[in-house]
Amino acid sequence: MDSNKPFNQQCYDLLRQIPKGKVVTYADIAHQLGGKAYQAVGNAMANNPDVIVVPCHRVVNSNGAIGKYALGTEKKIALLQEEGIELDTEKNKVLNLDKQRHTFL
DNA sequence: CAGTTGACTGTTA
DNA sequence: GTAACAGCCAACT
Repeated sequence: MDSNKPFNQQCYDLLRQIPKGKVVTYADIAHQLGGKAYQAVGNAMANNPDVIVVPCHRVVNSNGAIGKYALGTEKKIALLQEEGIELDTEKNKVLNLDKQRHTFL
């Protein structure tokens, strides 16, 4: 395992594994890392070390809300729509979250 | 080492 | 459906 790397680094690795047109929740990432560090995951994104290397825009809240984005929530929405993800631009939420949610195998 | 922070989640009302 | 409270973890100060 990557227990050698810091927690936030593991989050970035997982984010990079997300294919285009898919999204994940903070809880899923934290749970995949073997814990409930949803806050820690958000903290890693908040640090936003590499917006180019890590597709932070593919991460959404468990309730389907898009949440925030370093470059701006509006930018995040635009990117998600570009990827083919259906969103509710009226409420900034993800549609069919369960269907578009990516699972780490 | 203790306290604060944060792009959060889940439960209860 | 929304609101409020409590719990949680890692990193920073």
